[in-house]
Amino acid sequence: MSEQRSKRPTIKQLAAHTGLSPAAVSYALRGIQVSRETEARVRAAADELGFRSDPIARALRGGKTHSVGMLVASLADLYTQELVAHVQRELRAVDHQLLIADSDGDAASEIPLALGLADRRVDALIALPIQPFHPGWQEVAGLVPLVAVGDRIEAASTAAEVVVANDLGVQLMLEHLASLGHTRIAVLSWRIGRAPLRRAEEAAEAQAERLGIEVRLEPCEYSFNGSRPLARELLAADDRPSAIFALSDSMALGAYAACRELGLRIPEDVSIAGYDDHPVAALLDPPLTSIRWATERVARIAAKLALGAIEEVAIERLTIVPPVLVERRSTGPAGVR
Amino acid sequence: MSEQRSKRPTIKQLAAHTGLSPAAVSYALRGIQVSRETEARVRAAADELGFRSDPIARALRGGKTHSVGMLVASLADLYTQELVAHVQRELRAVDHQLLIADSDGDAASEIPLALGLADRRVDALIALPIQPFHPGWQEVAGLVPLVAVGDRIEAASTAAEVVVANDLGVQLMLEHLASLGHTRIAVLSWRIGRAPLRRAEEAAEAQAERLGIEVRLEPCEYSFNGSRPLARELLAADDRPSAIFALSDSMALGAYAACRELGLRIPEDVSIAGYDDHPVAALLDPPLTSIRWATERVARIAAKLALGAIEEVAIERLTIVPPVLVERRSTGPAGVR
DNA sequence: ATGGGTTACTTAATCGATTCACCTCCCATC
DNA sequence: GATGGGAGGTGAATCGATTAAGTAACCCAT
Repeated sequence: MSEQRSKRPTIKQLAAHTGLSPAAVSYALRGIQVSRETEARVRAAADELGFRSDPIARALRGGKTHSVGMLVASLADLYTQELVAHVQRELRAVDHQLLIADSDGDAASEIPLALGLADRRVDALIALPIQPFHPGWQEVAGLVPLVAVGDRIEAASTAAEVVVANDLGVQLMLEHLASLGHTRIAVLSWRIGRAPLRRAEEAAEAQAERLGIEVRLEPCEYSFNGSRPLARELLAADDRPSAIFALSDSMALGAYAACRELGLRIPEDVSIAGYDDHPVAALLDPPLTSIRWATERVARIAAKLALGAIEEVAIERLTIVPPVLVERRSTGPAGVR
Repeated sequence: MSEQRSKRPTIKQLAAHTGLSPAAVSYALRGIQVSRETEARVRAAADELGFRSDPIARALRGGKTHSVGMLVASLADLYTQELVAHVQRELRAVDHQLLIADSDGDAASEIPLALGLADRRVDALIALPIQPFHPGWQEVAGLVPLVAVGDRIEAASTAAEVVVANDLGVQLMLEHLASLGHTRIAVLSWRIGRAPLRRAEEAAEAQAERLGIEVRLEPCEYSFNGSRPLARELLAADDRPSAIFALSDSMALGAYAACRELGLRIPEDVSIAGYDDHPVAALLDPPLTSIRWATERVARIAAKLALGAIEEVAIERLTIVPPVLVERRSTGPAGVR
């Protein structure tokens, strides 16, 4: 508590130590406009004193901060965690810091949080938007190179987008369930503040009509703990659905837990399907049928795009990731009731 | 690309707009040393122009940055992800930003990363150290209020510590396994760069001696993907252990996957035990026996302690969390070979 | 009317690094 | 021997906010 002030040497002290001006030191550290011996001398002094350039001061002046922001919708969600972990790994390799903001499902706080990250001078921002159509993204994109992941951000000139074709993913799963004879399906979605999730809801409704099945959208908190009570309620009702399609593996886990509690067998009594194909999906009892969209690859792509935007090299503006159905044993024929 | 400069109003522009000096505006925004009407006028102007105080400038001057750093050992690990998610949630409630650094198991990069977070002027730092005994923590603690989670940090005046009694956790599990008749146990630990994990290894060795059983420590990458090949190798060997105790549920998942691949039944052919009791542990096939230490509560405590240290209120310096054994069906009697 | 004490400001320095505009050598060139 | 030019610097402004120190204006008491 007593010794809380930075004893770190500044560029000025380096200057005094080497008998140069601060400007010269600054140049020397970056190896421009100085003689070889001066550069060597400064480098040596910097090492000796343990000098480290202050990122805050550099940021204020307008330079790079070597940090990337990430805006997510729920850190409590498994696939988001995966994404974050892999992005972090890419950034670490090039010595960049990760700043995280989590809207925690609150659509209204999404843009302010993104602006907050921009205020902190992140060099680029990776966003998994809940409200991809919000005009605020325009402002964000004007402040910082923006890489959108998941849904397509409209009304904003993003630096790049990695779009997961979630409409296709939803279609694949609903077709799968319909082919098993399911006609009443509950879709665990996520709708706090009226923001439809990843366009997936629209796709679900469209497919319901096309396939002639009944699909009920159930707003839910985006996590294990959020979906369990809801799933329990759905499954305890008289008109319980024959299948639950959770738009994230995390929510599917909650449904599993609810089934355990109610003594329902999967898939004999009820089919459960997930989305994202998290590594644990294959290890559950029974293994979870899910939609895979290569989370890790997407994370890597997003990170590379962000870094590319920072370096101002040419990058792919639009990457489309097609999801695939991974059929396991949590889905089966609809039971006769 | 064209419109990348901040069009955000500064305090100076607010001053011009209100006919005051920048200093007066600064005071007014914090409601000190100004008349009521001036304050109201400045507030109105700030709203009108959409003014937001620049955290970078504030940080440089020496004020609070409203950000908290978090140093973790592996974001790929499930319990770390849980911890991060819950810390983030606490911080979000009080409008603080989370900066994450991940040593990714590299003990040597731990201190530099912590210093890097300090450089970025985080108001406090929450660390899950791999090398709690490293003298570098002293320097870190001198720069920023430090909250240590997991193991006790020595040689550093931390602001607070949340110590999980991992020696007890290891003891509980090894006693459990020994009572089931297991005498050859592989412990999946983590040792990149010779840093013992969470003191747990020492505890494991001590207990092995006490219980008269054979415990082999197996260094491993701290994740699902890291433990799978190792577990596979161990289980395919002639002298395969009768039980695998993974020092994290993530690694236990890898062992599950290895068992699937080799056609081994759990727990008939081999017992698997985890650590951390992640929510998915109960949903696996079979449900995983693990050690619970209330991850969520620990995260909340750590966040509160960090915020308390920032506010400079009195906080609990030492919180000890006792882990408990959660016995499920992944562990059973040692088979006769 | 003078002085002491507030109140409500303003001025200027500061945080640490970067960068523009100069400045001064020294050497080569015509 | 003047001119030009580049190499290798220096000085000062700058980024945006905070704060110590200073200064008017005003009230009240003597």
